[in-house]
Amino acid sequence: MTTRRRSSRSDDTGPRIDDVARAANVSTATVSRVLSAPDSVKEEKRTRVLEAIAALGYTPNAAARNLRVGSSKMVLVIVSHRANPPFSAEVLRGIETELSSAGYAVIMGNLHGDEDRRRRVVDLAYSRHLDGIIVISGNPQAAGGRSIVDAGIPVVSICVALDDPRVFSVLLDDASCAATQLRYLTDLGHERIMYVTGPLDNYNQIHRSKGFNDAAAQAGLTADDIVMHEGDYGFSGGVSAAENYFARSTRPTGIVCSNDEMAIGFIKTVRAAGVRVPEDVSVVGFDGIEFSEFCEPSLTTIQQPRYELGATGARALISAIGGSEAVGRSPEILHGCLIVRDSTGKPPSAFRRKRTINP
Amino acid sequence: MTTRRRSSRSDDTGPRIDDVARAANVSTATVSRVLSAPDSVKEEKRTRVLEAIAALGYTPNAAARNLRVGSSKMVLVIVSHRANPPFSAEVLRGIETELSSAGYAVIMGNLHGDEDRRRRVVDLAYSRHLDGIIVISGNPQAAGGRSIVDAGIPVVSICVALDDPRVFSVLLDDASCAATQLRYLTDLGHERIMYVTGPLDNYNQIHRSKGFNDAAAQAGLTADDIVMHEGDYGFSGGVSAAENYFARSTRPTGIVCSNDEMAIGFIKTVRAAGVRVPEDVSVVGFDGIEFSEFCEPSLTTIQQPRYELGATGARALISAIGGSEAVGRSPEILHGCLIVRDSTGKPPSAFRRKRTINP
DNA sequence: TTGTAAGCGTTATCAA
DNA sequence: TTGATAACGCTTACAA
Repeated sequence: MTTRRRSSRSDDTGPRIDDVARAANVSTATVSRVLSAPDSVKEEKRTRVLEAIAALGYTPNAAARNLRVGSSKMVLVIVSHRANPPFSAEVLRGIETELSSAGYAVIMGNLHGDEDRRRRVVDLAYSRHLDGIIVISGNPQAAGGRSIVDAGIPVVSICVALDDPRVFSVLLDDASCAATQLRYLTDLGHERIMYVTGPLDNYNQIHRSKGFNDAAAQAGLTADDIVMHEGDYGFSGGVSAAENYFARSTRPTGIVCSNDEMAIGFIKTVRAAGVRVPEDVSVVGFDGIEFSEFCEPSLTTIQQPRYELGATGARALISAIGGSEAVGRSPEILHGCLIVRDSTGKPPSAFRRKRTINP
Repeated sequence: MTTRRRSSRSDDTGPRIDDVARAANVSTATVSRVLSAPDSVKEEKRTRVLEAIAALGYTPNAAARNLRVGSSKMVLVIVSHRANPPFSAEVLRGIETELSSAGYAVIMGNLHGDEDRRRRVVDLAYSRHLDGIIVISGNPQAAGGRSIVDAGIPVVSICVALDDPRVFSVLLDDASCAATQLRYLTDLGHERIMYVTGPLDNYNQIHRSKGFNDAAAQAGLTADDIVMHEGDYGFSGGVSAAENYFARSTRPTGIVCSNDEMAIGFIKTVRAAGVRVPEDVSVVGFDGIEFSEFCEPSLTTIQQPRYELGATGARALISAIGGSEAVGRSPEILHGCLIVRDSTGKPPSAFRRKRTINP
């Protein structure tokens, strides 16, 4: 049987390499070389080929090339649902910028959603369609009994250290940032602190909690001085923290939050009840999202190097794809820094004025 | 010449379809059928094949399949830099959800950046590697003399109506939303209005300006009653609008903003100077981003159906890819609605109290 | 420097 | 219901 081959005129699939070859009166190999190693083709033929390419509007069929070459210049980026958009968008921008200037395209993947969709993401990794994977603040659970790290392509994890030695991790110094948050308040004189955390099983939270607790001990704070409140990294976590705050007979004067959304949710809620920030209570956030500067009052917070987190991860992946073994030692740790704004101040004096609602 | 074919043991490229066929003692055609049309294979062989697939951990090579089948189950999503993350992230979520449940993967593309990167995005469209394209609030300029809409695959535009009849557009009723913004203020009694716009050549802004102007005329406002301020859709646009506000000898009492960021930037700035919102000045936003609810005061704004904008676009694309001509008439228009919160109120009475800074 | 031709791993056609 | 086999469009030995 012979499937009829399309003649010189291209049908709906566009021109192929041999259309170009025929038009330029060279072989397909030469056309291919013009595209991949122009210098290996004599000037004259090269311009002829280039003209033919332009005239026909030829673009190589990516599937055919991938099949032949065994790589696709595609990277899968998996964003965990734990990563809030104001945070992850900036990380993604770093990734995308770095990757696209190296000629890679980015495929978006979620690992939440139903089993079916999760499996499809894992299939993607195993389908030889990908050159590498970046995971943002998530631990990629296996789906369908297979894990993404076993797919045989480089994996980089941002914000979370995966225990697998094959994955390169780019981390933030969670513990020392959390310690900085607390220490800033204790240095101001605060002695009763509420710690508004994310989910306690969250990777980052575990490390931040440790940093917080160590710093608290070092500052001489006891368990009685500290209220723990587990939030959800959303505004509502801050709202429930505010309710917790109001329920206390002796209220904390300093609030350490594990991200900015919760800090803002807290502030909004207590202010609505007449509590002044920072006169009555000081609040420190974590992340340094854009809004931390424009909320009321502007938020003292830990500025994460969000863009750099993404860009660094992308660069690590690129060199891992390139096969360079000397990628650097794996946990590459970036540093956050405290930005002092208007949501923090000295604690109210011992003779606290009771404020009533409404000015 | 004969390239040595790998023997039964798979090397680093993973098992292929004929490894499975051999293990299950069937032909490759049967394995392929088990995957694409399971019912056409006898029960017994099918289970044998399935077992072999599981045992070997086989995943079809996507490049080979794409080459053969001529489609890739991939969609390119281009996000214009005009689309702020708080807005676009939600649109993207709608797209991603809809697309991934239909089995499509999403490739991220920017059409800003240098010519080189832009061209790579366009190449992607022409490389037969894509089944369709979605553009979010951007007009895809041609790169390298070729436009994305000529690539021969379906294109959907969200938030912007492209003039090309081949592209399906999902729009917001910009004009009537802007009219609603203004009318809400005039109904409250405001008579001097400042309109803080995005860049005036922006597609959405053009329509919003028209809606605003029509509504202003209808409300009997004259040019003297209106201050136009061109912003940039960022916080700084709101900040500069505030400077403009302060520079006026007679200040407007109502501010209509073309997005929430500018509204929040404006509020933050004027409040810092002691102006009260809404007692001294009312502010209306546009978009309904998450933060509009948690800023101070919470923002009266137009809630855009961000998720639905994305989901609707994705569904339209999917049916266009499926080749159904009856996709529906092209400009599909979704509606925003006004959410009244705390940033708006009646204008200050004619005997305006001059307020000084600091309580 | 150029051309010839053998695959890359699927799917789909045809024949059995 | 199954199996043999020809493409899909490209890259790259190898030969010239």
